[in-house]
Amino acid sequence: MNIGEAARRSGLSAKMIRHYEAEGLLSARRLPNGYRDYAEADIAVLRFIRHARALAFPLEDVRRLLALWRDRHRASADVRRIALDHVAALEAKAEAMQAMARSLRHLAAHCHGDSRPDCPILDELEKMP
Amino acid sequence: MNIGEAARRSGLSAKMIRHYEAEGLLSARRLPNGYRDYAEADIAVLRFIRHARALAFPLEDVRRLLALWRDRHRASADVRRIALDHVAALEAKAEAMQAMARSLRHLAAHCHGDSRPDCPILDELEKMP
DNA sequence: CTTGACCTTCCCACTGTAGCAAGCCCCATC
DNA sequence: GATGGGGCTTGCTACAGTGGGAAGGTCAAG
Repeated sequence: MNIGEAARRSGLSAKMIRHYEAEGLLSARRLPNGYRDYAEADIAVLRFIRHARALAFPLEDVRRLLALWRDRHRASADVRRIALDHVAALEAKAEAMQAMARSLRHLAAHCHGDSRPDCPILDELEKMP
Repeated sequence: MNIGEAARRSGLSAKMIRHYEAEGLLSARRLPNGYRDYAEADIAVLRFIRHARALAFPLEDVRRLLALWRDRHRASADVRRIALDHVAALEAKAEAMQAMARSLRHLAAHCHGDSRPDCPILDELEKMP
């Protein structure tokens, strides 16, 4: 199966499939003409990668999750730890963003938002600690 | 004032000050020896930039906010729109991250997390839509 | 044989920050 | 006057992840 069809079947772009290969997440057989050749099992791997990326796992985590996925003797504890560490990172970032959003919303609420120049948002950016 | 002291006074790194200058956010006088020379007003600009970046405004927004800040005839509505658009972007990203965190937490809650290989997290990554 | 769709590799862009290197400048100390 | 250390200059590299595109090989249909 060509990379184009593998892309269609997996939901990834051909570009990204090549990138993930270069990053060592998978390897592809090559036909005599140099084209990459994908089997069903490869599609499953590619879909796994897409799903992990959809949950914002960094490529390094995806690499580890793939290794565990392929290892029949894995300990589910290892998978769980990767996932929960990632959850903590996600929640920390999300909370930081929402704190920023809250304080900006608060400032914007006190901004006239008309043609006058006075604006507590600019005041705050000027004076913030 | 040297860039080193400007960095200390503004809370930015000298590296970043040069970068923001290259990005056109500010310009610095030059001494005959080629050194950048900063005045008090420049420190205020640098602090403004730092505060805006602390609220995760992208550099493009910082550029616009700086232009409005410098414009005595600005309309506060323009500032408010930039801020609220950014708030919306922040909240959208934060919500997306928390949705990911929620679903991963849910999966992790059903994972034994011991030495057995069975793991709903991997199952989900394999089967996700 | 030509056309068009596919494939290959390689380079560049983005965002924002940091590190390193070569070379110049200034000041203090000897 | 020379030397050393710290600051300054520029420019390259890298990160993570994705997209764009160029230049070229390959294959099938017409």
